[in-house]
Amino acid sequence: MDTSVYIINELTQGMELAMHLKSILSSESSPETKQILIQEIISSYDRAMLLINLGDSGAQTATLAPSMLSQPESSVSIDETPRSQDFNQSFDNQQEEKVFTKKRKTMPTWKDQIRISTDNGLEGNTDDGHSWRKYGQKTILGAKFPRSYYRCTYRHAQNCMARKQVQRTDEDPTVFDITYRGQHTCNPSAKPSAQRPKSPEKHEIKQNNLQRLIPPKSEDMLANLKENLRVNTSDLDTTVPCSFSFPSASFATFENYQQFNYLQGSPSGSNYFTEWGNDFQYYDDSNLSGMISTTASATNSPLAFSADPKDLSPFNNSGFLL
DNA sequence: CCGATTTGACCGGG
DNA sequence: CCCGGTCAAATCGG
Repeated sequence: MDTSVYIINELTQGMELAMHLKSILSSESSPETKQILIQEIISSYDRAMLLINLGDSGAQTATLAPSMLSQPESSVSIDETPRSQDFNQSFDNQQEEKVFTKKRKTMPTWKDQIRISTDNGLEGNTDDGHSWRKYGQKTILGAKFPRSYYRCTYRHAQNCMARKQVQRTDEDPTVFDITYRGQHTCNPSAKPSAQRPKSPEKHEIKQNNLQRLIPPKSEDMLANLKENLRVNTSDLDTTVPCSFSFPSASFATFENYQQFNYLQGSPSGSNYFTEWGNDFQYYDDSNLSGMISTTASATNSPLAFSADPKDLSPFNNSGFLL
């Protein structure tokens, strides 16, 4: 069987994801959203590379449902062609940064909302790699389920003001709406596994008062994102309503794949999951400052959803199941 | 014992 | 005053 189709598929998807990323890079979309996109891109290319490596020796590839690799086009349904305006205006990243950093008001007003569904209704899947500490819970007007409030664990230690709130959806109790607010400024100081030590990395960033606390640094959340999640995100606001899917299946399917993935990840020095150090500033373009929201649906066990009826949730825009 | 969660109080905006 | 968000004391639990 020719894996080339899949490879092309993956590469194409990677391209489209990259385009989307580019289009929102300068927006006030949350770092989480961007991270997810990046992770998605990486995953696509990882899969493509894996496929190439496997070559056509792939008696092995036969074992996995082909559909798991190829996301039915829907996955990257950037239906409405990426509005060129967005793209054009976003190039030349260096420059535009000034524009944004110019004025900084208070806290960034943006909110990024993602929607996550878990196959088992557990909340564990909603972990995004940051450590959160719950500080409140409230019942909301018309909602069946209460809303929980979390803040970054290192709020005091590192003055990280990131928060998030999680709320179970009325319709489908396995689906959570997660809204992120604020920016992670915390530094993953303790990084156990390998990870280039980096020489003079200051954990304490006091002097930054002048500028602002910017140095967000690499998130290790990606490690967690590795969980087999299928995520459909769509930007509602001004940005392109693009939906894409998460790697899901392929991970769980090959063990080798994981190895492949991890090997690439840490030791080789190839900064796979490191760095993309755009420091996201506090953009505050009051005009644009509307809320960008992202809707994502994730399923943990790729194998499960074939049998799972609730796949019909509204935003399961695609019959992405097999 | 210490850090995380729970849960009602508190507070500010509409 | 209502509602949503946050604080903080009590409680949990490893």
